[in-house]
Amino acid sequence: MATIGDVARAAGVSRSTVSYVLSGKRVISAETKERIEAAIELLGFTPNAGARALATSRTNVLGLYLQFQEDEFAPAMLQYILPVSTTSRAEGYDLLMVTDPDLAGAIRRTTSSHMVDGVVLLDVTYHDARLEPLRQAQQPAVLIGYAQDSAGFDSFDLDFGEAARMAVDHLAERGHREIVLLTPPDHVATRGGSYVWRFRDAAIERAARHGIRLSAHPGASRHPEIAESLDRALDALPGATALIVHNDATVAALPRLLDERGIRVPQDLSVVGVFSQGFGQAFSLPYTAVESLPDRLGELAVAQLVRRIADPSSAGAPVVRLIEPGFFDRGSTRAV
Amino acid sequence: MATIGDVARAAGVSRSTVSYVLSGKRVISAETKERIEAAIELLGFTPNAGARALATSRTNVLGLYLQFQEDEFAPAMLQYILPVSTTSRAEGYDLLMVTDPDLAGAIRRTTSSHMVDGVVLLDVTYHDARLEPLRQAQQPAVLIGYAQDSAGFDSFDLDFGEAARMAVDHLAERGHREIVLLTPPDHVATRGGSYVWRFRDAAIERAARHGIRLSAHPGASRHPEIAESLDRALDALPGATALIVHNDATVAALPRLLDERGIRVPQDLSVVGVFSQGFGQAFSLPYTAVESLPDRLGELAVAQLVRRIADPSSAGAPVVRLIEPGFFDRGSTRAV
DNA sequence: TACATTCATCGAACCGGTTCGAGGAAGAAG
DNA sequence: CTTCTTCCTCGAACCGGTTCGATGAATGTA
Repeated sequence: MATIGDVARAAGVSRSTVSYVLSGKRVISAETKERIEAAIELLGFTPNAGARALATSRTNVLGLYLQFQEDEFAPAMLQYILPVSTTSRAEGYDLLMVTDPDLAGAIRRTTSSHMVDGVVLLDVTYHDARLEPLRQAQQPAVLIGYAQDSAGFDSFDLDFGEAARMAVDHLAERGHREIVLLTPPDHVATRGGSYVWRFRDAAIERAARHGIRLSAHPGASRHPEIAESLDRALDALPGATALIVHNDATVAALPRLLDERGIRVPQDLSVVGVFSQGFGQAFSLPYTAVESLPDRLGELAVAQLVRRIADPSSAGAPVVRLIEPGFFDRGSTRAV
Repeated sequence: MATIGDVARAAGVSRSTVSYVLSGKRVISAETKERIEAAIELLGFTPNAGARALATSRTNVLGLYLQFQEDEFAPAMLQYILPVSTTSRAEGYDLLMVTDPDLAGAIRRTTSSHMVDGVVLLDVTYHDARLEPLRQAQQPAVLIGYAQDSAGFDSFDLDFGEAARMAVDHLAERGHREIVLLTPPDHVATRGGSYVWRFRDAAIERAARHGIRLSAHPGASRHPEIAESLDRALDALPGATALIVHNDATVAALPRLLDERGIRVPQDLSVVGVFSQGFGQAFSLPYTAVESLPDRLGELAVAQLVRRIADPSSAGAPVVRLIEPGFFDRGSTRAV
């Protein structure tokens, strides 16, 4: 494999001159530049990433850290991974994907060895044990999710409060007076998935303001518990005319569950989900939904991270940004 | 951030001595070793990955290259990514995940700049345009999938021929004489997804040997085409008593589709799928299935790749390994 | 006591880039 | 014809590790 020294020799110049042609940081005469570029082409030279990282203290690699929880609906995670990967590449970075069960340790290891220029942390919880090691890493980082104390990091998340209000308002406008809400499983909340209560509490409050009866129940993420939790929820409020589902695994299984129970949508029950356009498409979900916009979150997060890397000092105070959900009416709600 | 020089100074030794303590490649006296380890602890020293890569020509990073096709069922891809990530880490490697639309270019870029020690190529097609750049990269590489010419690489894939025979035999034993087979969409075959025809052809041949009538039809990956293709397939062989589904998107939607059509399993129709245990669990699929074992494929592939990296010269000729599918009887087939 | 081994550590070179200060050549100004 | 600039390129130092040969001290042997 050719080195910068080989190129320099072939072109009859010094190594530094080749380097300046590569970086454009100094003016090199047109003829010399041409000779060097020809040599590069001829030898198929590509700069060695390690050497470059050593010299510049930059790797052009971002770290994406995530965990797959046994009890979570894995397919939903992919929606977040892809846009992060795509945006990183578009910004000129490669992506180190880390799924170590000991994420805090992995963060320490990869940042302190200077493997990455910045960190994207996925699925952040309210009290997230990974934030402390991350703070010590002294590296630009961005969180996707919502933590109580995200000091020092930019964070991006969906505005789940607003999402809940949109869902409730939509049903309120159509005259629904009794609504069942299916939330993520309890252990997700226990773990600190703040979107659980942010959505739930906002829904309850908004319903109260409308004078609507709303009954919230934890759903499940596996069969047969999914079906059981749906039954429990629906039984708890027999007069309910609408169902809000804020639970990936449940909403993915919902068409079949409702079919089995002979419940037609929207004649017997209006349904509003919370999921992305891509998720809805992959699972062919026929439900009106508040959109969770994972693509947009990923893009915003990476773009902001790259900005921080380019300009570590200034660029202003850390941002906590809750993005406005979308809304996709698929006609699964009716007026009552 | 502390360097090896800082550690050496703190411990009152030379840099090389610290390095030898780190690598264990030479004997260092117990007391010196202790002093050095204390200094490392004290300073929180971690070796710089770039410097190490430069000195050793090893990065301890593997590259995972994959593409997300618009027309594919994305959730299925995750099953392959995870075990690769997990196994890599277990073997001491981090994972660079590359999803660049121009994968061949990305392979060239990342390998020629020595960012990775080895390459895992996912979802390999029969005539795969990424193999040529990969060959030129002169790097240890492993393919997951099946290519016509995989010379120079180890490849691992499910034995889809055997999978088909297992499915057909299972139904034959139960007396089925007319079977419908739903395959992946045509464009997957066109792209070179050899598993399409390897499964289909083996199924047809095996059915013929049993004197069974088997009618194969391409399925789809999106609604409403999924439903239409199912209808077409079932209509084509009205006397069919069994259905083999070799199509992720279709099998994920199948419970609902069959419900809608009032088809009970297994009373009205026996069903055999082709999917992994994890996939079945995520989507709560109640079907007996030939198991596609993505975990095992990922593990085997990475383990073999790591072996090649450790011992690039010998270790024998490239392997093409088709692994034996599993079988999981969920009781969705009955005797006729 | 002299000499050969073994043990533990050191110093220097090297990996392949980047960057800074210096300096020669050519052209402009006096 | 000097002297001062400007333009372009070079050489050396540096980034932070690894590795090899050398060396001095301690131990064993004659």
